[in-house]
Amino acid sequence: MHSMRILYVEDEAYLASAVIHLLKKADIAVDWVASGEEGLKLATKPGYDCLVLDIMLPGVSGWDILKEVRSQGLTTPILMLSALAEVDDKVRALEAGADDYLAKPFKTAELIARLKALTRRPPLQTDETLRYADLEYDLSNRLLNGTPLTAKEAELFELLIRHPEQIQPKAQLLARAWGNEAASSDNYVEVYMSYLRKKLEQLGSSATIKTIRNLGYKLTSEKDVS
Amino acid sequence: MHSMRILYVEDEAYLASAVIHLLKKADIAVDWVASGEEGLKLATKPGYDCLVLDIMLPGVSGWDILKEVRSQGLTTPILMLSALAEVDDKVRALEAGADDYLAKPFKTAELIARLKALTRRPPLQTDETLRYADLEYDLSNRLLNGTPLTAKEAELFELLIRHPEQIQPKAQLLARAWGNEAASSDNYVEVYMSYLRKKLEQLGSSATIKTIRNLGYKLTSEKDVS
DNA sequence: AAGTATTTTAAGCCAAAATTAACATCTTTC
DNA sequence: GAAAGATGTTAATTTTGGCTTAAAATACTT
Repeated sequence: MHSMRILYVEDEAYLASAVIHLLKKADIAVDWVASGEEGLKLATKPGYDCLVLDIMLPGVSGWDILKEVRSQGLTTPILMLSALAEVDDKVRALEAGADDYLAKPFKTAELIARLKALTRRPPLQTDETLRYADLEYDLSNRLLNGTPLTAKEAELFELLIRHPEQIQPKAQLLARAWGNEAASSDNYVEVYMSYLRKKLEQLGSSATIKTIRNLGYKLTSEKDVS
Repeated sequence: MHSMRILYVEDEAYLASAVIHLLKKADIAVDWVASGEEGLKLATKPGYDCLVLDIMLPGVSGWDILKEVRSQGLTTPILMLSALAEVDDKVRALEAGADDYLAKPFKTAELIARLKALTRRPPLQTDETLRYADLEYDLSNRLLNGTPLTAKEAELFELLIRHPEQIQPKAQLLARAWGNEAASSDNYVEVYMSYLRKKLEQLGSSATIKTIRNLGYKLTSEKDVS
């Protein structure tokens, strides 16, 4: 279990030193820089578990850093700090790819708790297309190697290809595509697995959907072991 | 692209209906329940991308639901709602496994932005594997060094590998896999031990299942002492 | 409203797993 | 070392869960 390392971009030195003091006590290693320019340089370096960015900085702002980091496809969790507590600001930051937003003034205890909550989750998936083996699934157009999937097919297949080689319980597949409708039945899933297999076959893919009796289904490209 | 599906537990019907209306506009499917009891039942069902829990509920509270969900090892993102804006409350919720915390009153736009921020990261996965000697047993896929076990085989083998070198009474093995069925017989266990031994053999494992006459079976890697 | 695509339903079929039972083998005790 | 009881093995049978289809119902499009 490694302790957390964060980058903290904040121009108010007095605030920063107080915060850093408490973060260190909580076993969080902090690299602090006071300017957006320096922040930008460090933010894209690997090794940080989280970036904490003040929005209002002279010159390069926290906002700029956020956009640059995300435009490079990096998925480091980002928490934005700002004196602006307006909902609009929060929404804009979150939609631009920030993971959390904390308005100033804040208690460091809350910052620490939010940092921990952020870093216990795995990195972000930004790509609009999911790949596995020889498959390319275009999420927004619901195209699997070019052939279109229907809505239900897509719901189910997305779950499978997001977790290849992992069993998806039938109940979960059912819940995903049909919600908690009372009338839903296992046979729905079976029917659609049949459809999906047919499409995989027609594509000549090496990937197949395997049944694990009593558990569920998984997408795999392994050959059967005899 | 699948739309988000969330569970929303909130006892204030007026607030809930306003929020739900806006969430639906943002293409978020909402299952709403007004009581903690119902919430608890649904929260552990698969299929939700996020749980939104009001803390203050009569009877079972959002707090209780949070703890129950996490104690079951589920990793669904959870956002807590509360009229309490105290830092302590926030910290406690986040440390108990919540992913975000929003104080009431809030703007739905912020809720939506936070939901999106939470769900664009892929779910944590926790697949447990048990190890002993040269064996690796993948619980969720029921794979023993790659080869699949059937349901009954899995029940029995799990008990053995969880307590290696320890005798598992035949009666306990029987109870585990067949419950208290009147029709069950010792021969069931014997048959399945035979199957399991065959699979261990095929894997060329150094581990074997040893019989202790009149007592039961144990998984061991020790050589026979002659 | 017609025509098309998609989803739901239902039935028969197939394969895997569980059960049964007959018989073989091992262990203990005298 | 023979008998009795316990355990092991195997093949047949039964049961269960899953697959596949085609037709019926529903949802979309124009």
